[in-house]
Amino acid sequence: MEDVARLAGVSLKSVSRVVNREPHVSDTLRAKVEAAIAALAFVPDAAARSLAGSRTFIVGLLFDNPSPNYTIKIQSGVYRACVEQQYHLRIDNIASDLPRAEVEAQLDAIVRNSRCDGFILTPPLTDNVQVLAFLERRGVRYARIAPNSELGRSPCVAIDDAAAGALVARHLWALGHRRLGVVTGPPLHRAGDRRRTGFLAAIRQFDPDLVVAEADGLFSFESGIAAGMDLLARDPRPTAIFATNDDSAAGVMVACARAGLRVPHDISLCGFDDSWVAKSVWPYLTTIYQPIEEMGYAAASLLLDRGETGDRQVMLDFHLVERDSLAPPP
Amino acid sequence: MEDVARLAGVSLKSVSRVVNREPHVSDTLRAKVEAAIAALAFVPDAAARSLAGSRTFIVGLLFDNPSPNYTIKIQSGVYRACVEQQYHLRIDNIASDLPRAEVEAQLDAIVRNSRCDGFILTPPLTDNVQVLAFLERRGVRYARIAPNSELGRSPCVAIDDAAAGALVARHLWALGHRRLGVVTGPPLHRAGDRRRTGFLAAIRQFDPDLVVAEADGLFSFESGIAAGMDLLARDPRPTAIFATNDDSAAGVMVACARAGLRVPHDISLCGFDDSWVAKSVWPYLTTIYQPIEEMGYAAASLLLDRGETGDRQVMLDFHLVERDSLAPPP
DNA sequence: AATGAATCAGTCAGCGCTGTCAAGACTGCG
DNA sequence: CGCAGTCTTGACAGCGCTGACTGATTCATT
Repeated sequence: MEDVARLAGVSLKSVSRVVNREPHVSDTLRAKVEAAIAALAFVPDAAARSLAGSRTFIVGLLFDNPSPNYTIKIQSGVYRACVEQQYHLRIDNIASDLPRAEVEAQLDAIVRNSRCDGFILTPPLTDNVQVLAFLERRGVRYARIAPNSELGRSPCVAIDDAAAGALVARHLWALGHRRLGVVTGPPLHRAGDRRRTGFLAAIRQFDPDLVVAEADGLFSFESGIAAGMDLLARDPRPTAIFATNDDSAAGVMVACARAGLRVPHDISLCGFDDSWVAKSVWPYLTTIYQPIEEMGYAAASLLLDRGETGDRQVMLDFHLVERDSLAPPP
Repeated sequence: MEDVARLAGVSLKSVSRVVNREPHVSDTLRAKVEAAIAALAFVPDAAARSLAGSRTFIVGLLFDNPSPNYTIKIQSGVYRACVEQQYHLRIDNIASDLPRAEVEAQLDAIVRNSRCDGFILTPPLTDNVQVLAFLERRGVRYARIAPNSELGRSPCVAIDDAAAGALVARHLWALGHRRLGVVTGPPLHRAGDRRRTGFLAAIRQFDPDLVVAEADGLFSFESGIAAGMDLLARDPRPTAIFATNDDSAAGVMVACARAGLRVPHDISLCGFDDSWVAKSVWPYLTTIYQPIEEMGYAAASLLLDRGETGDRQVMLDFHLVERDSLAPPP
């Protein structure tokens, strides 16, 4: 930094001001310093910055029970935002299904050791009030991804799961399907439940008396097979099934194959997530795309643009990805 | 640290010595300091340590073109090793298929910005001589995962891909299969090729004249479908197919279904990796398990146990995971 | 025109550790 | 017993940056 200051003919502090985008810096000075920084390819030392200042330039990303596809996308979005803002990314797993004291012990270790400037919480941590309360008590900033309660409590990023469920309902209805099935998610997964209720509410608007068949799923491939077999055994058999995530949709597809039903000729199938599975099954799965990578990016931006104005709640767009698993009823 | 020193009745430097496991510290002093550290739950400040010392306590994990399943497992292994040794983990992606100068620019930015103590290289970076040369020129330590050339050049971790291919060959042969097919990997993926050649060599030992049908794959689901259709159209049709990774095996499974062939009744199928897809298809895929998470852990340990004796090359075990896609020929 | 407020730039201590150097306490050997 | 060599501990500077403060201008207001 000394070299930069000398080359620009200014004091160390002025270089620091420019690097940190502090106010009250004249344009000419800023230009001189920036030129010197570029000329010397100066990169500020993160360790020294965090030692001297109050920030650590680290953001923590907290997962529980990570599903590879989801995790990796969130991570890459958060990473992208961190690089832009010259932050480092630190990833931690915590098991939130333990007794209260143990969860707190894990959090305590992470908060103490990592000294992050803030954390990003992913489901199911994002709705864990115990975790939220702990972080607040410690005065640690955090942003949440896909929360389903107390949205005002912190910056958060989400999609409108209910609207997405309704979109699937409208699409299936428009194709002519009147015998419908839904594969639900795990009981505690609020987002999954909102997809389901959004779907059901939309159908009810079309025909208040129509009964939609439901089967329990756990968002896993195996549970999808079971739920699919369950649904296919109903009388009348559904002509279209909405599985509230892609993994269980892949399972339903297996159940169809075992029942001798061809997708989409004999039965239509819609997933949710547009995860990597959607293109690892045949036919390719029609599904709802949710911008997971973008959610990671938005959450990190929310966390890092501290002073900035703007929404503390960001709603991102979703859309239907039409592939090959939907057709009119036979 | 001052508090610890006061409580233990020693100097700051002595606490530092204990924390860093430096030699020439008496047992009594070490015990006193450790007790004080435990009593105060002291955690050394990474920023200060790296500012004062020569280490940064960060290890960098370099990916190119990440496949989620592989990436996440490597990452979790590396992460585990880092936590144990009080290191931080930093993850970076680099695109290695660009012109030489651009690859160097990316590397330069990463090395300069991150100031990592060392890097871990994953395929295909692990065999990129340009990357290796750059790191060496900069005097940066690195460990490689699953390299296929110049093993002695750096610490590395791998499995014996050829032996794994041979294991599949023996297994298929023992089941009675004599008409065999192989789906290859991308041309530049050396490990994939070693699986193939190991397989072919083992078959040649059983019957030097037997011709194994081969079809090009690219380790992707789609390429697996095409390769499967290709193989199934051969005359005579193979009774067993070895796909050199799980994704392409899942594709072959689709090709079988479209050809009206049931796995494993009509045709047997073996994958490689034991990735997450292996349990997202029906029937579940018999495949070779390779300890990917362990490889990450071992690579990080190799990198961090600097002075330690012991092998600079670690060969990890693999094994066949018998699930439901193999049976005797019809 | 006089006063206070805001803007701009600089000085300097010190963040929490580790590297260097030095001093004291031992050991073994002639 | 004395001396060189080794082991064990401590004092202190300084890593590269930022926060708090100070001083010099310029601007807005009465």
